[in-house]
Amino acid sequence: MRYWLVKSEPEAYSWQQLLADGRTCWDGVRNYQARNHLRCMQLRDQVLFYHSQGPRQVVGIAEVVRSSYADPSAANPDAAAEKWSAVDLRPLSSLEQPVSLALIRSTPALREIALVRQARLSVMPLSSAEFACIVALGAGNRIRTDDLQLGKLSLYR
DNA sequence: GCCAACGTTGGC
DNA sequence: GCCAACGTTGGC
Repeated sequence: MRYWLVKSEPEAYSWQQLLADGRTCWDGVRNYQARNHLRCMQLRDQVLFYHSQGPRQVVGIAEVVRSSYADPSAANPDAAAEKWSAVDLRPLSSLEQPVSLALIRSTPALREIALVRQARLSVMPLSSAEFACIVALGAGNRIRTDDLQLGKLSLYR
């Protein structure tokens, strides 16, 4: 099981829209590094959903329900078939408390997170500890760094 | 809305 | 293959 984070501008596609749709094709990624991450996604991998406009925050947890395939939004499907990829996602749950970028930045356990280190990447891998940390923060838990280091954080499984 | 960071393109 | 120019993204 791997963990990921995807960004979306709510105006383009919001978490609320994903909840309403029940499932969506995550297409339109036009960055090679992000695409490569999409291609590594496996069925049932867990995906944090981040809003990159308005309040910048992680708002929900989604799940991969179809692993990567040729991006149907690519202009020329024949030529683009090998070039760009998409996956399907479905929402699992909303975070009780969205986890803001500011909180992520100020949480020592999340210092190495790609969201902070590589701001422009729109699809990125998370370690299981990073994922668990954000999910715990989103449930309103206060995170103790030593809990993470000792691997005690099993609030999310 | 501005600006810095970064990815891509194209000329050589 | 390098690098400058340019476009885009994202944080504030």
